[in-house]
Amino acid sequence: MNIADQIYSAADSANQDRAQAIRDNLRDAIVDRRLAPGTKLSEGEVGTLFDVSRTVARAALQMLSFEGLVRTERNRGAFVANPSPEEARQVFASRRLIEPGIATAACERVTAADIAAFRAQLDEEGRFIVERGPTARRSEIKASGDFHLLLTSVAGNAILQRFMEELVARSSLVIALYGRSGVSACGHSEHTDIVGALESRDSGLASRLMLHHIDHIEADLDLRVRAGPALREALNF
Amino acid sequence: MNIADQIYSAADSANQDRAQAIRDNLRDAIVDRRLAPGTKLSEGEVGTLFDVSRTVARAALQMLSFEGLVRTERNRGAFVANPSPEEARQVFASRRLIEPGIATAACERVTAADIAAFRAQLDEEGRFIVERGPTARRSEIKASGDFHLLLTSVAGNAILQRFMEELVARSSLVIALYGRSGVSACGHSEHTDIVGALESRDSGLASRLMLHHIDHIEADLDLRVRAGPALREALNF
DNA sequence: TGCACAACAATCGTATGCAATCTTTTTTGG
DNA sequence: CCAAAAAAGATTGCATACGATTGTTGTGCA
Repeated sequence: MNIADQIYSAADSANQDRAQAIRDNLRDAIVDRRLAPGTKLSEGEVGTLFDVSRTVARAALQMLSFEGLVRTERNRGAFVANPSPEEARQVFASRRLIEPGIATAACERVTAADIAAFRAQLDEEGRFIVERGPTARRSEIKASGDFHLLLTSVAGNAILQRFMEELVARSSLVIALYGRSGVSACGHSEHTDIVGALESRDSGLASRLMLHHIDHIEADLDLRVRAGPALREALNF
Repeated sequence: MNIADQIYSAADSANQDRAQAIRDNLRDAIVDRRLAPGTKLSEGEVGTLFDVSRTVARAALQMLSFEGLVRTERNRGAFVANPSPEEARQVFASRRLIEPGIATAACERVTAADIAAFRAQLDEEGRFIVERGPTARRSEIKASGDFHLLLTSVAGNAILQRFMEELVARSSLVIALYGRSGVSACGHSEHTDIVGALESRDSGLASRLMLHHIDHIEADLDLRVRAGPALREALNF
């Protein structure tokens, strides 16, 4: 469980706030499933791994707790979130509510430079789809999320940006937990279609495509409360 | 500037997390404009007022910083947020994006008990409108925000609830800063109309009414960048 | 053998101390 | 008298220390 692989890649970029750097590192690790849901993140351990005191480790965990990526229990510690099916539904309900509007807003502000950035992002996604193996799958989930964040950044609203960052991160957790098949096999083509709608500035189409896209992602989840997981959860942990 | 008036009203309800209690207290104070935008909130001072150490005061301020209610500057301290016109626009753009959908969702889940709660809330609002004076105006803004939070709670999505709590709090700040007239003079009747739409479960109407309502609130703001504030900001601070 | 209880270990919650940084005031040179 | 440098003061950033709480292990008794 070596979390602190790329400490310094983040540390030198953030000479301002170390807690934030640790937060970003942990978030990436959680979203990439290098840290499994339910994993305990004790303040002391995190502090040791990142070579800081418990104070700053605690601050980082508190941030992640706000984002819903870790759950903290009083006097017990912090654990990587293990979203319930109900939570998963709420995450996607929120995205259905917000993202079509973001697509609409993005349509009105998109520039040629943005389109170029989208093309690059789509290429990146495509690379991971042809590859196989768990590593590629993780990168695929991450790249898919990055697409949505890129779209949000085009909309140019810092508040929505933060909301979407949280939703995308939590979605990645949910997909990793409940995902059935290769999500983005169809997702990639849908992303391409959305970029097409953006390019022609057809906000109605972009909005509709986005809604369907989210529906497809959620449809790929298996959110039934199975006897298996409940039992496994009760015994295995 | 006596913040700690009602410490214990919050403290005994929250023997679990003192930082959260302080956060709630400060948030109320900010939203009610008992703490003016720009006011410095030093860790030491907050800690002394609430009779806790700087550690927990710091945690409370960090939470408020996440919510966008205070702005923190490194090695300088925390200040009550002073949202710029651009920020104000983003707050309301976000609400326009989210709240119509919340109204729709609420329509599908509203119960008779909810309707009764709405009636009580509307009465509460009405009480403050007939009163005059700054205290009543504050209570009016707060009650108006509470209506939107009540509606969100009916929608039954914890994530959206948190988003809306942030947006409503920031809106209150914005209204207090840039509001022109009595916002809720018309706002109250619009709230009443929305409850009516809920009661008849007309989700399309509820959604439209909500959108217009937000537009009206924003239309009452004066978001022009006046020479005054910019100059005052540059010199006075 | 099985259960209750007590001691132990691990971890968190919080207070406090020190160094770094920023702001303000004082001093000094022109 | 003014400007610039230097020192003082205030406040944050961070680490560490100590008491409190929780979960676990071991022991005695039925």
